[in-house]
Amino acid sequence: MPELPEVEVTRRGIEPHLVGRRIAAVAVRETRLRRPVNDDLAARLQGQRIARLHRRGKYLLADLDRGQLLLHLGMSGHLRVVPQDTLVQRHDHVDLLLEDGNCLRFHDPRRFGLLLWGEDWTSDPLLQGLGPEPLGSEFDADYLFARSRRHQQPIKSFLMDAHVVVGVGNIYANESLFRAGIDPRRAAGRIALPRFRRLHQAIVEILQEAIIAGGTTLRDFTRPDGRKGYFRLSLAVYGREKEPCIRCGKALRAARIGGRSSFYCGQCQR
DNA sequence: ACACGATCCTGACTGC
DNA sequence: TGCAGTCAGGATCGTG
Repeated sequence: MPELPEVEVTRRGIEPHLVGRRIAAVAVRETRLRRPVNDDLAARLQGQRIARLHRRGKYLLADLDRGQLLLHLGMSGHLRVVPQDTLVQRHDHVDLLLEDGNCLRFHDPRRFGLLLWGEDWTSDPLLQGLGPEPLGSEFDADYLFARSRRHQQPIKSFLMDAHVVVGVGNIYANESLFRAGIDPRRAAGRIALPRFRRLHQAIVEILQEAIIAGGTTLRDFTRPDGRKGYFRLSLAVYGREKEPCIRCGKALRAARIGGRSSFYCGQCQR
């Protein structure tokens, strides 16, 4: 589910409910996530005030009086802020009960997500090797061009590598390459600088548009207030195999690239 | 160093 | 209707 726009929409949605508040209690119903939840999570979090909530790639980091809470939504996770007496559903794994009667509820059917307390995650291997933020100033066409030289990997797989740039997952890689007119199978190292300018611009635009639309809901994703994300309505290629290309009308194609389903126009993307 | 496939897990959907 | 097979928004690990 969640790529950068969905995580950022989540961050913006929960931030006003969390920042400045104290965690009164914690309910852990399932510890088996991508890595097990701290066995002393409740003790670590109880009574702590949340000072700040930030995002690094697809990770969310909550700064506490002591330490940090690291969250990741995996493929199927979402976070919602609900009143504490809200009925618990299957796969509602963790609740952070806040002093105001609300609760932050972590839901993740496939359990590829993370919810971990630590002293400081910024120097942890999980975050250390990450590439630049796609909406930050270090990310530009020159960076992509330099970073991609001699890479034989398909440009789509290259874009989805968090060591290259964070936050661009399968949907937005497909959409960005369509907008930039680049064949997703093309070797990253064989793309010239001017085309990387178009690609960079496409990535930035699409991520920004998706954030404004509230992200993309395919099935699992919901915003913290329970609403869906509406960028799905703006998808030009993702999930549209055999439908006409919005630019040239030719039937869109599907392919498997790096083990991930990919969609493109054989006419417009070279 | 790099590129690829398998893997973790549940649920939804397809086709027989 | 039931059941097996396939696929899914991510990230890591082992292999060649």
